[in-house]
Amino acid sequence: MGELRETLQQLAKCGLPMALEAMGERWSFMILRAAFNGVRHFEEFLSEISIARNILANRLTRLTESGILHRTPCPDDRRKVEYRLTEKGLDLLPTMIALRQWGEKWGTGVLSNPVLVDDRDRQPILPVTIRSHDERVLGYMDLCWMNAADITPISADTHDIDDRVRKLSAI
Amino acid sequence: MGELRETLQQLAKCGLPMALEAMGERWSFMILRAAFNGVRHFEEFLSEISIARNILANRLTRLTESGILHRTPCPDDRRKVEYRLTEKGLDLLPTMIALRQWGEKWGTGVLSNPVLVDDRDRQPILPVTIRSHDERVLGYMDLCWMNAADITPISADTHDIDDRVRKLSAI
DNA sequence: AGTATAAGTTTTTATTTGCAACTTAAATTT
DNA sequence: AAATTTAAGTTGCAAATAAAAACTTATACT
Repeated sequence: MGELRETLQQLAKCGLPMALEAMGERWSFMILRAAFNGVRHFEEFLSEISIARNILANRLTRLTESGILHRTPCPDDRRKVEYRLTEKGLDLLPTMIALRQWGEKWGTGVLSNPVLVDDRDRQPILPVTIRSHDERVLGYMDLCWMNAADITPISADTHDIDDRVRKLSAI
Repeated sequence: MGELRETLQQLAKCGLPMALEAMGERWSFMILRAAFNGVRHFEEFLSEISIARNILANRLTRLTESGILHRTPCPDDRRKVEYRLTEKGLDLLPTMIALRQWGEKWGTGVLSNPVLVDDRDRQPILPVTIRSHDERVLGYMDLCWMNAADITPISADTHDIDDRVRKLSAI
């Protein structure tokens, strides 16, 4: 049986508070979703999301400051400004999809249409899950905490890890 | 090249707003994290998180109302109340880990220690990713939207999908 | 030159947050 | 049995944040 409990001090130094500082404000995820859907300009965000002008301006500034969006004045039309997702911002996609899938699964009468599919074979993506180094799906009970120093480096059987995983950054 | 853009109406009926209604308030994710770490009682949440009493009371009520936590008066000590994650609440783990990993990856000087490992082989878990039906890791560009009705049901080569995936609910 | 558009800012009002003190009921100590 | 402590809240008030609407500035279009 897994034991997921951290000590009090351990709880303090976790990536979550930091993530919430950047993304925890109201509207941040809605703005992110719009950005993932190709929305790039102020007025476009405004019509896509039911948000007040001043709040949108404030959030775009904060998201830009925290490196999630990049703000560029448009060269062709100098009234316009382009907000684009940075690498850091794009890296929030798994989080966003996971949250969205949860909302679809547990929400009342969300029809889940259209469906997010793999462009290659047009099949729906899997639910976002937690996986072991050898890609087994893990549940809450399968997890525990360990001191990084005490971890035995992964043995020679690295061959069973697919190379599309290897290129991803470690946790 | 992937096209992730949804139409305006499609944007409206997505699981994200629903998810944010339940989890989008300040402190909700911190409370969830504490709950995942075994915190169960009011005063325990209070000492674990730097949150005001009234706000905590309010959030615990809201999380209970939205079915993420279950509130039970303790039979042994009738002053106490137990807050426990429901199945719906436990199902937020991938979202929370994804957000946390993002925070660890992009935060300044977050040491990532202790590390979340698979209880079975004590190896760190993989970064949470989006995957195709056949478990390939997908990026932003590999995704697109499709009408649920237009999806060709998955063919006979279901054998390559591991059974630990099959038991999971569809998106 | 006049009008429209884009991206904000400002002002005012409503809502939410945070702090500190208070309450109620049950358990524990003296 | 009375006094104290603990647990889980509630209440009242000040400060911060959000929302709505009007205003601003710079550019582009006609």
